Amino acid sequence: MLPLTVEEVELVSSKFQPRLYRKRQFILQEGDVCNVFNFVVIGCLRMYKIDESGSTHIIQFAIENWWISDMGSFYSMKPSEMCIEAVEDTTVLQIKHNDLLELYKKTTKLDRLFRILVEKSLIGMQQRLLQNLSSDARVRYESFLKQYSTLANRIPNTYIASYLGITPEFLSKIRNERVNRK
Amino acid sequence: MLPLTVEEVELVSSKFQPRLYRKRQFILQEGDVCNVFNFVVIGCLRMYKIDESGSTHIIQFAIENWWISDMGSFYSMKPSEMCIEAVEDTTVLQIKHNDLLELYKKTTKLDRLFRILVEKSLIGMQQRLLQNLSSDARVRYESFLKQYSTLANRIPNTYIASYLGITPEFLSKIRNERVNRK
DNA sequence: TCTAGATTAAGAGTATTTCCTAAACTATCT
DNA sequence: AGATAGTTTAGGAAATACTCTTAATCTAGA
Repeated sequence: MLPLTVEEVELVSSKFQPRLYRKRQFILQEGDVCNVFNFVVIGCLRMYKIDESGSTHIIQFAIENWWISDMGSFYSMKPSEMCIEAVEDTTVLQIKHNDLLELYKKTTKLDRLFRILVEKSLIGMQQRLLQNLSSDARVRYESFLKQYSTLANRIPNTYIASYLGITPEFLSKIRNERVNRK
Repeated sequence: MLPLTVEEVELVSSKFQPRLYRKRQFILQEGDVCNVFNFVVIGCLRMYKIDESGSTHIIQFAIENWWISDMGSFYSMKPSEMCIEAVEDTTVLQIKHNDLLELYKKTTKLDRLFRILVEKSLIGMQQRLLQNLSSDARVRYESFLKQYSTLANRIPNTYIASYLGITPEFLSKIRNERVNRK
């Protein structure tokens, strides 16, 4: 969630391991500990949870220059309830939990970098929560289009529906209404 | 959101200004810039937004040892869309935006402290979002009771309803059902 | 003690959303 | 190139979760 400057990308690149995930490969599976922090170089990931009734809920997409990990699992080292999956072929830079703790000890910059990064994530998450509390699916879809304008045409609508918390059929209705309105 | 150790509380106390807010006083009003970061020593605050249709949505309560501020406004120095208000007489420790930036320059500890603090906030916020995406009001109320067990009897039900995103009348129905079920 | 706000109650109503079925389209795999 | 599986659109019926309204009771603050 933090667009890095060129210098920062270089610092990060030197410490982090690059890795390619093919479409539909898992970066994290439910039940595993999330022991890496991921920075998306190119591509797109989605983080989601499958609830008791079997429906999936996408918490977050991560596209170019965004960070993603299940922070709950990453810091507690407990098994995650989430999955992180490649929506497209995706190149990430990864750092292992222990290595990150090492870096924290060595360089102030990283502590600061990650503080700012997490702050921005939190701000975004708060906005999203507010949206969900106060708006119906139509309004939420409009905001999604604004926030993820580049993404809307790259991913299946089923994912967007799952992000918005509605069925794909209902999203289709909303889209239809939108077109007719204009 | 970060329970501090005794030493950390002392460090923080020496740098932060204490301030008492009486019940219903505002720490932050809509339209003002959120230029302090607040740590609740005793009492309870609520942060909320009033939407276009006039209903209020409580994003977060902050009780003893929790942190609260509108981070979006705090870091951008732009006017906030939120209010932060004392639910009870509340003592907070406050640090001004500039002073915090100063501290960040001087002590690594604070950078780290706030990184961890914000991480925990983010984890909590994510859980809440997940709740809202996947559960109806009944389930959300049960989780509220678990997470804020000490709070449930301290604050009016209207606030709880506003936190859950439902009308007070409907919360009353849920409560009634609960009692009859047992 | 008075008043305003909070809570409970109960019934009718609504709207958002799901569910189901089905057809058309798209992408992927062999 | 053809088969297969997944995606999107469509439409109508149905459910459910929740609101709105009214009203009576209770509670806390001035």
